[in-house]
Amino acid sequence: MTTTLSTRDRLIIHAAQLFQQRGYHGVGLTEILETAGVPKGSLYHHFPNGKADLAVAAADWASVDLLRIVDDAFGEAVDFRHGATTLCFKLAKLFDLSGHWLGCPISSTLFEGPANDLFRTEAARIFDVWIEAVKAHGVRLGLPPAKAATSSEALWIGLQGAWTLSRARRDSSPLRHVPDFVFGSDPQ
Amino acid sequence: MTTTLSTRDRLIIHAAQLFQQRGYHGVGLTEILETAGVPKGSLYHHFPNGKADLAVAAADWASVDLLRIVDDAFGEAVDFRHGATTLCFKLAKLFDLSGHWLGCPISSTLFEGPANDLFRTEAARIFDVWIEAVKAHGVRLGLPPAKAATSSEALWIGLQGAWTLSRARRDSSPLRHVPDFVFGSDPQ
DNA sequence: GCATGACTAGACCAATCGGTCTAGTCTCGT
DNA sequence: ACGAGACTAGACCGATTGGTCTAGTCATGC
Repeated sequence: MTTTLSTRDRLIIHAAQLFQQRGYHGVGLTEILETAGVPKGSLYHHFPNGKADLAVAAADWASVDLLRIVDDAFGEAVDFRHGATTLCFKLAKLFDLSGHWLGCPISSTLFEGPANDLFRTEAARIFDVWIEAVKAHGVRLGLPPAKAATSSEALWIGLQGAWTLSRARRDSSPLRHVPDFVFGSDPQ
Repeated sequence: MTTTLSTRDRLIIHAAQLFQQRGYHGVGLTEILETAGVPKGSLYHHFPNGKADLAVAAADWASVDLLRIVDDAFGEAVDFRHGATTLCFKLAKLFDLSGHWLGCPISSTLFEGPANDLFRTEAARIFDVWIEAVKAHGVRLGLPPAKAATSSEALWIGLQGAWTLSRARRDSSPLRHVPDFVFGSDPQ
């Protein structure tokens, strides 16, 4: 599969993976270029602004990837809570398979990058797309729009936080318990 | 105040601030040394392992700082929910005052650092200290230990996630709404 | 069959990276 | 008074950083 990918796509995919693992500043162009098997000239042909452009493209790619996981999780769900739970478990599974280290691809890639507004705005946009996607599933599954909006935002906040804790502990259970405290597992 | 600080403390404090703003790899030693007004020799005298040692010390310092905020918030609280709410609002206030950009000092400093186990373990330890501190306040305020433990962890997960979202949006309201979805603002 | 633009290839660059090392200063105990 | 160790000071180092630039390859239209 990798062999048929265009130079541009190989660059984006490998960059996305490396940025997710070690952050924007934690990965050098040389390493990205080497793992992608692409010479430096090609990078600056496809991304005239270099590393920053590549990071945004990588974040976008990762975002689309994650949206597919969201749709998979909610596609087979009978109600919102089941969809959300499936999503958390899917992400936990990915986390386990990745060796208990991968965090949110967006915060890794765009937050530790240059603190310019372009990166920050792009991160905000992607988070909103994710929240909107889950909200749409909520509405489709019968939730009132306002309720769907707050639940979706709460779910993503929980996922972000749990992702961090799971990473620190190298243990996916915080991710798996996100539905419990977003929806409540026991009476308050 | 700054003038009376020891070289070591000046290094730690300035490093903590810079790491929190731009992450471990995002800040060079030169910049830390310049803002702290400390020559390179002193750094390697106080921290023989250089940047990595300094980052751990900075994270520890930031952790103690945050623990003080936790104790302040819960010290005056009549019940757990009020303490937690005060904590979230205090952090939101700090976030606002910082220009809507500061994130969690630990994830900034230790997560984008060298992906070695020392950093990761230290991050996990500090998170656990925070969770334990809030749990203790919960127990003191009458919660059953098990309930205090899960609530505390949920609170910190919510704070972590909300911190991220607040940063992306440059808006502290996610931080202020953490209590709502940790304790529930409306019936499920 | 040849000109053209898209793309690849990598040598090369100044700047910066984290880190080492030696020299010098300051403050003690004696 | 002086020796010792803690600490400061910054020159210096090789490696690596992101980025530029020129040369070359390749497919396509004419």
